[in-house]
Amino acid sequence: MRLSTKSRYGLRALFDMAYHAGTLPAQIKDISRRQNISPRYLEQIFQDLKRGGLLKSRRGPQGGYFLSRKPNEITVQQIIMAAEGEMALVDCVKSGKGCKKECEFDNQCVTQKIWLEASNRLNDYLSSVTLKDLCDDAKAMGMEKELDHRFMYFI
Amino acid sequence: MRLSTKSRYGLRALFDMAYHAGTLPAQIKDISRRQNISPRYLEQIFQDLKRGGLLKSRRGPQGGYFLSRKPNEITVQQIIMAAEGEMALVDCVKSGKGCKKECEFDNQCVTQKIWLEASNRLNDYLSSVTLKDLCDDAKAMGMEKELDHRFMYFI
DNA sequence: TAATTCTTGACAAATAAAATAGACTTTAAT
DNA sequence: ATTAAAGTCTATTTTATTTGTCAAGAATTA
Repeated sequence: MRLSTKSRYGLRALFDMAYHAGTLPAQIKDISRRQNISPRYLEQIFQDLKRGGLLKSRRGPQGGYFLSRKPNEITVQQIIMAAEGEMALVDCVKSGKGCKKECEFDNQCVTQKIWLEASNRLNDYLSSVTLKDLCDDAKAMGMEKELDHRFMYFI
Repeated sequence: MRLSTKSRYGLRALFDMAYHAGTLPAQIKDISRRQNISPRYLEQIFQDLKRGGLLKSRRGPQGGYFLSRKPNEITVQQIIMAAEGEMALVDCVKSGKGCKKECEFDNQCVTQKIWLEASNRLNDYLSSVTLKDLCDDAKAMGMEKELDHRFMYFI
């Protein structure tokens, strides 16, 4: 039972954006450098997060990505959902019941109830944590903020 | 974030054993037939569960497997632990910190705390459910018990 | 128009999950 | 003792998923 790197990288990247947010959109190359994630791969993840409504983007010079809501309105659960596709411990408790691999014991299975309850509890917790919480934590533990290099020249 | 089939099959199989328990050891072929799991694959899973201390076995004719503790003393968490090897949402919160893929941000990472707390909550719940609870559920929903075919001839 | 940045879809390598197979050992019953 | 019915051990194979790379394209700003 492991979370894929898409979720882990996705959360790290969005936290990074929230923590280092400036007036200009954040660029892949900066985020990937700070978080040590392959820029090409991060692009892909950001497309998923865009489709999930968490990110918006602007092309062209000085373009980049920005959060589509305030950090305290973006939960970890939403990020995982967008990155992972769906968040279920086992297939048989997926919400969109159009899942192909339906188990032949569906709905008359005592183990299904366990997986469902476990998934719910997990989701409850992950829904209770927002990007703002992470930023507060980071600040509390004294994590440095990097200045936007695009401003460096004017100092 | 999915649980592997080893855990799902493992739980189903152990529940099956607890629910249909008789005086003789339960045999792979019966469990696999009732639960529709490949017998050869179930053998493998049972080896893991044996190593995890949940099962014991007797060889030879009329041999088979039996639970090494009472159903109310076997938790779902223990089963997953034995089947899955280790139960962690992400590598960086594994207990046996000898994990190779240590993240370079270890211990100074705000996302790590989230994964750790989520793993803990999940484990807390799964540790609170035992095989006996599953049997009670099954009984309550009227699931049929199969008679042991090895007794059939004497009826 | 030129440079920069995101967009899209295809592709490939690596890893892990799932299942199958065969030779072997132990045990109970006869 | 012999035999047949179990479990045991270790490979191997197959399949699916994850992870990551690449290249051509489209939008935007300066």
